[in-house]
Amino acid sequence: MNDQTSPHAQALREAGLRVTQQRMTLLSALTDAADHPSADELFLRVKAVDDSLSLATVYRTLSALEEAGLIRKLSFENEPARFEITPVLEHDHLVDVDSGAVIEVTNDEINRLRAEMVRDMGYEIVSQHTLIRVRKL
Amino acid sequence: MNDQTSPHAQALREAGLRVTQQRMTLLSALTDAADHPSADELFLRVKAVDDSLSLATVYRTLSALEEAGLIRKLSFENEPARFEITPVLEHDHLVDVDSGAVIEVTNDEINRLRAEMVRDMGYEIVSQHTLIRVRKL
DNA sequence: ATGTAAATGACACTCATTCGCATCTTGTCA
DNA sequence: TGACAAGATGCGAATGAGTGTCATTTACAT
Repeated sequence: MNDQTSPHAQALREAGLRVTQQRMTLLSALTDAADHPSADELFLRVKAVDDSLSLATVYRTLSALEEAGLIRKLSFENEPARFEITPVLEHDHLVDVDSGAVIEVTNDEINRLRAEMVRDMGYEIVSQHTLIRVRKL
Repeated sequence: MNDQTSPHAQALREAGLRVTQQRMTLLSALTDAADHPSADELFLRVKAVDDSLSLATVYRTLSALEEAGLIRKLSFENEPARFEITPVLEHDHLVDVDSGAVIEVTNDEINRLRAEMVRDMGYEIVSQHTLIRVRKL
């Protein structure tokens, strides 16, 4: 499987985006990430692969990928935005205020109730995110 | 009722904060606000009352008030933080992506499920906020 | 009324993110 | 396959929200 037929390349094309080395590198870095990296962290990881890749391109690419729905931008409080590959299963995030750890949580019942509530109000959900700041009991 | 016995002054004192003219002005501005103003918007409104009040003080006061739990800071995506008087009833926000309108929503069932889920995971909620970007059907 | 710790105003500064523009690439079509 | 136009990139400057510094002022305990 070469670059042109890889899932990432296909995803980019389907989104109407050109397949560039930089975008492939970024997508790989995000796919490989077990955490939720910020643009800056991503820049560092990506530089290890392609030293010439610029921070501006990281930002531009992240915006493009987000617009295309391939990735999701998470706005946490008082810190730079973080990113993740668009999850198959809708999930929210707990942030441990003491350790800073981010925990993904899924609750189908809540998702169902939320979708229902929004529909009853005459809207459709474009995107959603719940951020719960927590402390260990 | 003078400044010293007003509810705002009492709230400040209970929070261990000094009662200053600036803080009183800010609290009034936020109480009177029907919307969710940003620091900058608040600065403009507050300047109309006290022209000498500085933007730095607006930020510092908002931080202090938030820490004291008197107000809540809302982190929307791609825009400056917004603030509201801490609501008696926990609520989330829908943002109409087309009009930009912010709609407050309360769903006791969701709040209950969420609190339960977090507790089951061994945490307590420090704060929480759900942001749902929506479009009219 | 006075002393002192806290709050304020002014403004310099940081840091995340975006812009402008010259250069390089991709995808397309002859 | 080669050339072209639209789009993407790199670089560095610019922007904008929010914070730090410090001299001055103010709240409030005594």
